[in-house]
Amino acid sequence: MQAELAELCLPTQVEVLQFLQIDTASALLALATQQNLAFGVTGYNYRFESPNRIHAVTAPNDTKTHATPVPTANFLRNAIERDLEAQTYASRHWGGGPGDAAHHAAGPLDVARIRTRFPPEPNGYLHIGHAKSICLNFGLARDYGGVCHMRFDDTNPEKEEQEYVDSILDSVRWLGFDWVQNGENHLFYASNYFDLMYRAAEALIERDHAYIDEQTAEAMRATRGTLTEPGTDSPWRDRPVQESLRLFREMRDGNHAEGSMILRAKIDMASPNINLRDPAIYRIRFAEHHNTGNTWCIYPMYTFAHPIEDALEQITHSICTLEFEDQRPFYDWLLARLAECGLLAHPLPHQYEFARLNLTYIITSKRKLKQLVDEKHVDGWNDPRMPTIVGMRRRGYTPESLQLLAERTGASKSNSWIDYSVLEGCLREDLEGKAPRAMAALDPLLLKLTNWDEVVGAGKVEPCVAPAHPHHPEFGERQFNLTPEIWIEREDFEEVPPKGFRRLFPPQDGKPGNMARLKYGYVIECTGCEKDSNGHVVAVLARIVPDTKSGTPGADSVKVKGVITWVSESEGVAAEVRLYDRLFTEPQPDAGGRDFLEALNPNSRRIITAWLEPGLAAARADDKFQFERHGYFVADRVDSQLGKPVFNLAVGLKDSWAK
RNA sequence: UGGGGAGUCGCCAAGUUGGUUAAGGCACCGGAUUUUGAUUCCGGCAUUCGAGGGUUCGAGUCCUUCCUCCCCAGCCA
Repeated sequence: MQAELAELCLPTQVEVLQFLQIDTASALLALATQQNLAFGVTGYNYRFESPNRIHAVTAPNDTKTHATPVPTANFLRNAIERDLEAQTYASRHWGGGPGDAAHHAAGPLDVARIRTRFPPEPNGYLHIGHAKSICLNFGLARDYGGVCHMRFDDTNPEKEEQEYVDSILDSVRWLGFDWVQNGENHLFYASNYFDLMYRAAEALIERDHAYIDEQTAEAMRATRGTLTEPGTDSPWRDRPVQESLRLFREMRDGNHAEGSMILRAKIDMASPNINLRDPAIYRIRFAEHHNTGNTWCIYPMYTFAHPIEDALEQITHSICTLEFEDQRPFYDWLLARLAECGLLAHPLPHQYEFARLNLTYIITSKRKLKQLVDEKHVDGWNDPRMPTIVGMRRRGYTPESLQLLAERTGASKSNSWIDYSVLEGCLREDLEGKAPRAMAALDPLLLKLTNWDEVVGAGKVEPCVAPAHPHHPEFGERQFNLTPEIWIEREDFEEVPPKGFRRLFPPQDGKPGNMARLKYGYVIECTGCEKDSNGHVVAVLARIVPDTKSGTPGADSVKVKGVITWVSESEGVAAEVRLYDRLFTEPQPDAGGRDFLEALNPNSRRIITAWLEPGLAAARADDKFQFERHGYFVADRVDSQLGKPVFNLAVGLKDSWAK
């Protein structure tokens, strides 16, 4: 097989990574025809990455056949590929679930080539930044034959709630990822490791790597030193091991008050890395935990807990954001020591840090997002203007569009700002090929066809058919009637047309009025307009050009540049449409000490009543359409009802006319 | 002024151990097609890699000096 591939792919030799049950014939065919693109084979998708690299890219039950671009290399992929080649993690065993060294040693070799994890703290709703992390972690596991764990980092009982757990799980699933892999459920909670973490803490104390400090928080801060000055040792630093052990157990047993003492790692108070100046690792908190209830009154700190969580779960590549870079030395210090004790198995996980996603015109600070909700600047966490996953979902964003954004923005270590328009472009790209089309008049202006009786016949209507999608005949057709009075877009008529205007305008300077096509209907010629007493245009007048009906022979005999969309006045559906714009007027709403509320866009939502093509009355919640010449709209998942639709603008179409 | 990171086209981002023409995407600009000024399709788009020195036959890749930006002093994560 390898040889066959090599022959067909001419350039150089071929190496098949992830050698799954490939359908040889199909694979060869695809390889020959779709170089540099992914190709689908029944049951599997494979990606032809370069002349010498093939990757499986989807799970076995995805039978779709479609081309997807190859993701570019990045430092994470490089690290994984290096590790795979060096077989760094090939000897790992998997005990069927998280556990210590002995637990895993008793299990078989791990079938997962790598293990990654998405570890949110359940203290709020997920936002677009989390989406990128989810795509990265689950995506890498998928691409390299690994498994990604869904793990709640719930080590601080005071901030965490079940409501958030549920919402997070829902969002990850919606994004298209599954933590059930290889027939195992990889949904984990850090709080389920409290026993193991406690054991690890005692082991550290026994080896004199940790001690109980009775200084106050203020005193600890004062003795930590500064960025340029070393800290000073705590007076409790050299207390006997047995005494620390006794006090730690008393802490666990609830014999000491919150804040009265704390467990600290014993490293180096003079370290230039402040994170190594005897970091606090276990604190007293008499708080009820959403998962463990009142079982514990001491809780591990992130610094201490996270490396252990990774190790217990046999994570190979622990991916986090840049601000944790300084923690990595402690991560490695802790794991090395715990492995020495025999608690953790080699090889140990390794932490990698990437730059978080920064998008202009949005904020992701949990505190500020909450403020927007609490002060009712938005309607809630799922307001379509919110950058939360629930909000974007309601806005009309698709999982694929968010995945596309993650791919497009890549993964690197340099801080960057991605313009909001890139996000919008991703949605457009996804919806373009899959949203059925429909016509709508958002800012309706009446148009009267003055020669209707002569051309069509008095009292008659003109049936029209249109494809649901111009490039996908298989989407079917839609039908509606053209009637003597219709709604057109107000901006499609100009009494005095700007240069290059292709739509409707009345006779000018002795020249006849302009002609344009009513999409799927007739070509019409503008003859004038009607005005009210204030001089406002209340109706446009036009005559039908006979024998130009779309779909009839000779319909194109009259050439026109403009095509306008319309809705029948008598048969259209009036519906609430919410036109959303970015929530802020500044690219970086909270930059430079500005109060971000001052940058709120007062026009971030405009609610209008629009006229829609009759068929849209049948829209179901979450259905997405392209309103031709306007943009992509979604039936609101909360307020839209069958027969009484409510639409949200997800994103407008690109407009190179740009008025 | 300690430590840790980062600086390659307007925005992202590839660039193995230095090797000759600096990937790709988005955006943008042309042109073609189009009953969406959309889509699609073709073509264009870095003599230059934060700046200056140096090593070398050859440097984005090595050495050196400098500049700019980000992160760290929670009993948060």
